[in-house]
Amino acid sequence: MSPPEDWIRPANLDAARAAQHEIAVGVEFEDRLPEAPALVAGVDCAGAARGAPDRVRAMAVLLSAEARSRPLATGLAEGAPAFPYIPGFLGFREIPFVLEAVNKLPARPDLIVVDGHGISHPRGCGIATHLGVVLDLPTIGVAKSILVGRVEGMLGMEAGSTAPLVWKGRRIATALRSRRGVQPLFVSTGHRVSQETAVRLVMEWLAGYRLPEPTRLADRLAGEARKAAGNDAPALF
DNA sequence: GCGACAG
DNA sequence: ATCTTGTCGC
Repeated sequence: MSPPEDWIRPANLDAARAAQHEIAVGVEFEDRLPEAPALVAGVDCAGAARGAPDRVRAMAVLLSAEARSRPLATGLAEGAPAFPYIPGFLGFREIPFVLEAVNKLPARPDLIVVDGHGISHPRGCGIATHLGVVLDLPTIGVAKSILVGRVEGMLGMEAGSTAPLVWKGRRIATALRSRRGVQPLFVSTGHRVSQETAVRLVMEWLAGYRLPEPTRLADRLAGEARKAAGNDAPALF
């Protein structure tokens, strides 16, 4: 069953806001995925270089638990976004392309790690949650900065340190110091993955870098694809 | 009204 | 997100 058109391409901001409220109702906060996901995908988007027309390039990478750093496959999708970037509405800008990229993968992953927030969002519908509900697949949100809320308590400097991200008295994500000294990651439930499991899986898929492999590779490959497509800053003439 | 504000 | 060389620290 395909989701409502407004969940993907709403005509305006009001319709988009209404869609987020609807999507948030369908979120599953409990685990409904393999304890040890064998196929994990990572998705991220890159924009066009400054000066170039507004474009979005989505990259989806498929990894296996055994060969975590060697993508089994990748899926690429690109185009002109129908939505501008508005904090709180990122999904409507990137998801059309992310869906296309994920559909190009040869298999349905057991889990998708998304660059951005899950439920740690004003309406509980960040891009990771949005994507998870639309695809009905387990997703985890891994953001590099906060959208809403504040870290409660002290976050240790050591790798593995965590502290809750709280908003309106609710714990919405976990600040995670993935490497000692680096800025923390904000890990949240996307869909069908509990907060605790989300943090556990992100840590398990870390490979010495700040970002977990699925997202790190998607980010890197999206950037390389941009260059390869000559979508960089135009020559001086 | 003012400030904050994923990518 | 993107613009960008060198530089500081483990």
